[in-house]
Amino acid sequence: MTDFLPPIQTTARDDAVLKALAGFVMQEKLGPGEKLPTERILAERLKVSRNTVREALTRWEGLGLVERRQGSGTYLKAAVSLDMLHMPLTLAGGNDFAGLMSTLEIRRALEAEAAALCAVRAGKAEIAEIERKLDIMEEAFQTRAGMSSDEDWEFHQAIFRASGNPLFEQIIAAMYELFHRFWEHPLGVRDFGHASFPYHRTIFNCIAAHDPEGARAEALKLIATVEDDLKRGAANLKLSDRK
Amino acid sequence: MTDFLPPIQTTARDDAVLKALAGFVMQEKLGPGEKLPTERILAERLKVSRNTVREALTRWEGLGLVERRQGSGTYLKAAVSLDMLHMPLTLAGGNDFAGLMSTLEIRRALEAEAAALCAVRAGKAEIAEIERKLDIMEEAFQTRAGMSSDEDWEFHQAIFRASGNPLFEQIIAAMYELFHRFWEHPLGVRDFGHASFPYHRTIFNCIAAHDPEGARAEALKLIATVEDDLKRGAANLKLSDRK
DNA sequence: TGCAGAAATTGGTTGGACCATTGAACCACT
DNA sequence: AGTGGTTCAATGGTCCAACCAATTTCTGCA
Repeated sequence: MTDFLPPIQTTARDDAVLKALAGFVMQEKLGPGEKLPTERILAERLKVSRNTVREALTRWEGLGLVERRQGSGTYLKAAVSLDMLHMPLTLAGGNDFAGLMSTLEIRRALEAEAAALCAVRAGKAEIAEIERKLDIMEEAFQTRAGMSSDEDWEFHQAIFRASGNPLFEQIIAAMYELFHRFWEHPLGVRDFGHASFPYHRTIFNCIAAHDPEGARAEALKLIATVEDDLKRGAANLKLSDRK
Repeated sequence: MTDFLPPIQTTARDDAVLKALAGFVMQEKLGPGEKLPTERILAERLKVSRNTVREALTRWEGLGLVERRQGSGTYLKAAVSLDMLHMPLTLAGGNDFAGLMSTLEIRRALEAEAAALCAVRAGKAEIAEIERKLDIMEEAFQTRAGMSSDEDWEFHQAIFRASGNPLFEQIIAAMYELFHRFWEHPLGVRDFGHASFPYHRTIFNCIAAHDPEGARAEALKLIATVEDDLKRGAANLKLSDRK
């Protein structure tokens, strides 16, 4: 007895709309930044109500695939294809010390692995790009006395991108906001991140030398210094809370 | 000259609806599985159109926070709070060999770190729970001649849960579907996963002995065997493609 | 009491209308 | 030429009222 009967598909209007739209995007080879048809046109072409089109687009908007600008149109924000897989993560309450430590543990896991992979796989072009970001970051660090979080971030992004695995960049990009909530309010530690500065170049050196285990070790050291800074900040905060 | 003028915030109806709804859920202490008010009631109470309520709920549904059942109602699927952070990941084309290898690299990074953290933090209760899952899995493995993917999964989940960091479980749970697409069609390798079987107990032993580096090493070995199986499968597939 | 059918409830869809924002075209003035 | 203002069409955002489809609840008959 075959007990696997696929669930019957009665009505899944907006899903169908999304599938059709994804097909359209692929066929027209639309990339990020390009404008897709207006809601009214989509509704007419797909023979559904404009409201249904809107619900479908709302889903894509929530997934960050699309951006809607009133009065202007709807624009692609990322590459879409028919066989996309969505993994929406929602994590609650990252506003406290424990929450930030949690994200740092994730970052330690990913950053170490990505640095190692990068050391194995990065080609000449990728290494040059990483070094460029590193130079920019060091320049900013000197000029602005340690405030180089944006440039710092771009350096790490370049490593993730060169790891040859798009998932690293995606996951870490999704957590960017979470990290940066704190970067802005570094728990009272004024020189937050200073200690981690030198490791950026040591990581790069290992990558350029194609030394995966070295890169992994240096990445771990970097995260460890950030953790220390954080703990120090939390201790300060506790003291000042107590007044 | 200050060249940073933040864009002004005019109207954001559906966002406001979600915020209000999140507040309501918190106030009423609604948990997963519980039913929330009708769309019509929400529309009336919030003084917005039912359409707007629907757009807001559609976003939550897309994020997996809520489930809508026609004729029945809308039900919470996860805990929601006001300070949630959403990180929708969408990855394209996970249907090929490269896509699965990508997910395995993520899994290697997270699984190793989680096992190590677990070895440090797991208490008696957590260790007992993990051993229970391990026993179930080994039982299933003996009985069903190697088909124990569900039980296998629960074992790993238990480790993630005992790592003391909820993010591990969330990320890996989000990738569950991706992993299991292949578990079902293991590229023609009939004994897929057999080689990894013994490492489950060695991982557990290290955790129970509070040996983080040992647990990390065993976890890495486990992933390595899965990677080998996968490569073997890909090779087979290539051969059979060629007929 | 048990159960089939009616009725109410609830999410899903439709079509039409109007509002708010945007951007382009046009125009007047300098 | 360029600056600023006006008009106007296009587009997303919101609203309304009705109906459809699935589900749940109620009702009344056997």
